[in-house]
Amino acid sequence: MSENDSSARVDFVRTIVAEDIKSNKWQGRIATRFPPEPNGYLHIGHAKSICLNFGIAEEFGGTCNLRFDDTNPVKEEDEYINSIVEDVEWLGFDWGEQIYYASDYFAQMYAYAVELIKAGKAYVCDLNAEQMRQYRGTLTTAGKNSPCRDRSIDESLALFEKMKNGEFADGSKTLRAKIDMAHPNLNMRDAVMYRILHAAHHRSDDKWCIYPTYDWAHGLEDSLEKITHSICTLEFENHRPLYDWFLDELKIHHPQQIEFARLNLTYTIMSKRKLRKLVEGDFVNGWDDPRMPTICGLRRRGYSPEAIKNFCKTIGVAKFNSTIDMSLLEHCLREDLNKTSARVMAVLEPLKVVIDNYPPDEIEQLDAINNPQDQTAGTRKVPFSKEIYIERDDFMEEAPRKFFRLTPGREVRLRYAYFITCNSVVKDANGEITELHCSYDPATKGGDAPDGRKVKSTLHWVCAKSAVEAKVRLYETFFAKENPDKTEEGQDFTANLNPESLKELTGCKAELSLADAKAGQRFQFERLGYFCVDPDSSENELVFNRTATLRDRWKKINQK
RNA sequence: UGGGGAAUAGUGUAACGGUAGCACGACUGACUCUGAAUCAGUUACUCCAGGUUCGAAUCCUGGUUCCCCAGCCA
Repeated sequence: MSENDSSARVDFVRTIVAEDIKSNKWQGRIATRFPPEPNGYLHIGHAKSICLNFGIAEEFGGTCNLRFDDTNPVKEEDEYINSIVEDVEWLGFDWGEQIYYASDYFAQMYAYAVELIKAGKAYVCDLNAEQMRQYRGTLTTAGKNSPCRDRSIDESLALFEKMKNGEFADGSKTLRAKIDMAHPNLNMRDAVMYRILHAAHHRSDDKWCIYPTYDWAHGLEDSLEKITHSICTLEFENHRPLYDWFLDELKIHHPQQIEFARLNLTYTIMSKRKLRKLVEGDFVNGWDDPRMPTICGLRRRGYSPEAIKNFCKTIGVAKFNSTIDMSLLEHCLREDLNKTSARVMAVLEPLKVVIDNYPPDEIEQLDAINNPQDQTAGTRKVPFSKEIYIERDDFMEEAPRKFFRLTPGREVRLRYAYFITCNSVVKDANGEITELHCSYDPATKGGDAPDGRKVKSTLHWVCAKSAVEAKVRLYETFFAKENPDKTEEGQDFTANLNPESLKELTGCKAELSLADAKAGQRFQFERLGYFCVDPDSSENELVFNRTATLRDRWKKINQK
């Protein structure tokens, strides 16, 4: 099994976890967490973190909490909570009995803050945001102490209580840790622990008008949940000394924080802020637009959870700031879809073919294999008759040398049906080909010639009489540039949108068996790619999203 | 010009003082009732300069480049 080689080399996070188990560091206990802020939708970058945290819990017999880091009421909404829960569930992870919320700890956090004030380690500060910036100093120069820094413990205590009671305006006061305004790490220059925000919280409503900052809250959340390994992204490395300071001052459970590099993908942006701009600026049709790297976008596009999880496993975890090639994601996608998708025939750009020597009223039911990669998938019947559609691309009146498909005088195979030969071409007034006339060889029924003669290619087709009408959305990379953030002066990433990212085809023809396909169902359209039924589908019209094309060697040859 | 991190084929990722491996990509070829899949093969890598060592991607010294930090965002 591949179990051996995959467990033989593990990423540096799992190495640490394994060592901690061996040394009995946490009495053999492993507890991780995935702590999103509910201020946006999850994307493939979050999937990396989800797979890491939940994956470690699964592999080492530990637990992984799903916790909403809801410390900023002005940005957070239930809509995001619901989508996040749905996405984590869809990916197939188990967070146990309950969902955790940072807001459930507000009272405890407040008590901890009082404790620090009493210990002389925190003080209420009257500086406003602008003043605080000036007092903070710069990267290369030390900051200055706040004039409130030496305020008495009792005064801070009283003021802090008044802050909590809503007696002060937003932004007029803060609670700050008393650390060191000359510290080379700016995070340690008397970090803000509480800010005044008269805003309704999505869960605690208006119970609180002071809210903990992330820096103050996050380590406490992990501590309260007895997390052993707080896995987060690189940008929090600078904050670790601050979390350490809080936890050590309070003398409470102190998880080990481990930082890893977040995921970057070519032709993709991953910033929540920018994704929101795409949604709010109507550059896309919502968070679940199939061009979005969001989990719900990928789901609608036709990605499977397995493909995403496999991708996350393949890319590994490290501290190097890397950008993964989109082709690797597509590889993982195709790898899974190839194994699992039912094959079906559909014609995107139909060209009518009349089989002159086929009986006019005959309809045959031919056997087709549902999935050559999966014997248990069985077979189905596809109807065949005198008039069929083939793909426009599969015919060329004047074919180049490497073109194996249909051309006047050449015989090709219709998949699972017959060998046909093209006899004549019908054109309209503009010279546009409207119809082909072919003849078939009845002896080749099913697709094999009894005389053993070979044919250069096999075409997919759809019986005209029974064809199901469909609309198909073809997607390409959403951005035209590998790095969408690389722009000319004065432009932003939206300047790099790929104008070809969505092309909608109407009048596509699908085989009869697709008539009752349901939203979310995935198929392989033979020779074309993987497609997924979009929720926009209705009684009388199917809508498909192209998840990915099949690899296409002809396209490459043709491009040369 | 402070502090914190990181550098291995085109892209990622292993090797933890002892043969630089794997995946993706690209390129050949075989096979094929999907120009798919599959199979076989080719390609190409230790940031630089010194040092230690029988032996260095790995240890030491110095340098280079990249990323993060001056929100009452997370």
